[in-house]
Amino acid sequence: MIRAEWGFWGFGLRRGLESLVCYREEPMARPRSFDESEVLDGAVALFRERGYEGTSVPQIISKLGICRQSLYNTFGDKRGLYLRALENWGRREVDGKLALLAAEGSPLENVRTLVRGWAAMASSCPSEGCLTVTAIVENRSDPEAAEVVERQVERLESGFREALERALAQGELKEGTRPERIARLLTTAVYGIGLLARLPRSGARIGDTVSLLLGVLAEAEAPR
Amino acid sequence: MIRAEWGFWGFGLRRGLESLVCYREEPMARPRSFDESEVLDGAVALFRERGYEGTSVPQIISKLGICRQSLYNTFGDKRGLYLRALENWGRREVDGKLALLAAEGSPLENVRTLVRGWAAMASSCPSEGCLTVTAIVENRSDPEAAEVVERQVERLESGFREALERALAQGELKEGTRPERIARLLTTAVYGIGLLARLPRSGARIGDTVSLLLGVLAEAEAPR
DNA sequence: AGTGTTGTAGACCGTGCGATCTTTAACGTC
DNA sequence: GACGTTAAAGATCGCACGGTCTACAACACT
Repeated sequence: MIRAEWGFWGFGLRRGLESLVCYREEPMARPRSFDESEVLDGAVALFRERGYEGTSVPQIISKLGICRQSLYNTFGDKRGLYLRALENWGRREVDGKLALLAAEGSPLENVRTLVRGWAAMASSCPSEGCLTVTAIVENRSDPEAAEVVERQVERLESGFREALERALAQGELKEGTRPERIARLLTTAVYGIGLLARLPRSGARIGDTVSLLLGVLAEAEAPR
Repeated sequence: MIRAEWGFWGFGLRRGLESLVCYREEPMARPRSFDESEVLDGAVALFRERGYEGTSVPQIISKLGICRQSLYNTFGDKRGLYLRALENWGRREVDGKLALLAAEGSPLENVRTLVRGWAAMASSCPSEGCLTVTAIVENRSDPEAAEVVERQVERLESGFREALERALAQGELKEGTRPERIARLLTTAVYGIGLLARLPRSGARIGDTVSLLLGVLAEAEAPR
């Protein structure tokens, strides 16, 4: 108990001084031979392909080239690596979608492009799936992981909503249209697409889904 | 090789005679002390709650009361039990939906009822989830399991389509409406609902999704 | 060069897994 | 009641898992 507190304060003091005086009293140690974000990207690829339980630590070691102890030093444990990878994936993935939605030109057209592109992406390589979908199913009993995922889903939904609000403001949508409701339908539907794309014969299902979603948008579109 | 063929023919011959003369030459053996379909139901409950990887054989043994060797004798192995449970679940679950869709009265109203009920069910107990959704994610690399699941999804989609075709024939839907396309949208959307219902704050998302799906149906409805 | 610190390499540990093997119990037939 | 067959019970097996420990290498500072 006492020792733990000493350790804690000692650590805190030293680190505090370091950052204050911008001077390291200790000698420099051996630098890392791996790039943290490269490892995270590799981990994302593995977890996408095999899921959390299906990916073993030895597999991670050999595929990513990082040695075991470094993994544990850097990420704590397998779950820590997974949460970091999940967050990384979610952020980058959703950032891309949001950028697309916020692109210049017609916001409504951007929404259409995203829906179409999402379906095309999901259908084209069903073997790799959206890690978010996998995480929702695999981590139902892990509130922390669920929170990470929920946050990304909400960001996507907000992106849809804001694009539709802009469309409404620019007169692309009929007055009285409620952007947040359409945004929620689209969010649910695209994740449904991401899920069903993993089944063998879902091409027609996804194609018609997209085309009816575009129909909903057309229905809300202001007459020109 | 020779022995194997002897065994095979011997077996076939004996069984063939048995069923012909309706008389067992061998003495009767100890009867089973468990009900196979009860075990399957219990297995479904476990796999729904914890997934395939997350459910261990010892857990199955203790929760279902079946002894280990009986499990292996009856179902081959853990995967065999899982596939049987998955098929059982899918059949019964989808049968229920199809019965609802085929119920007397307005087919269109039946479709609405199913969509509303699905969302209510998914939202009310997110801790137990649809086993089909779990299976799609967990068994991406298992063609056999994927086939079982795809078949159930197709049955649901066909149920939607047939109900909508009846609605069209009865004049509930505008002429020119294409039932199979709406059926596919609904299928994708309800599985999207089943997926996102597992996230903590998805109530509004699901509610609005349902209401816009009903809007799509209303749009296709014939004026009265 | 010597020293302290951290990364790297991989042997090692306990645990829990899925699956099998052995023994005993329960039944119909002779 | 002895026999053949099959189910039940549970000890046991080999294995792969996640995680730790120990020895060594690589660097910055004195």
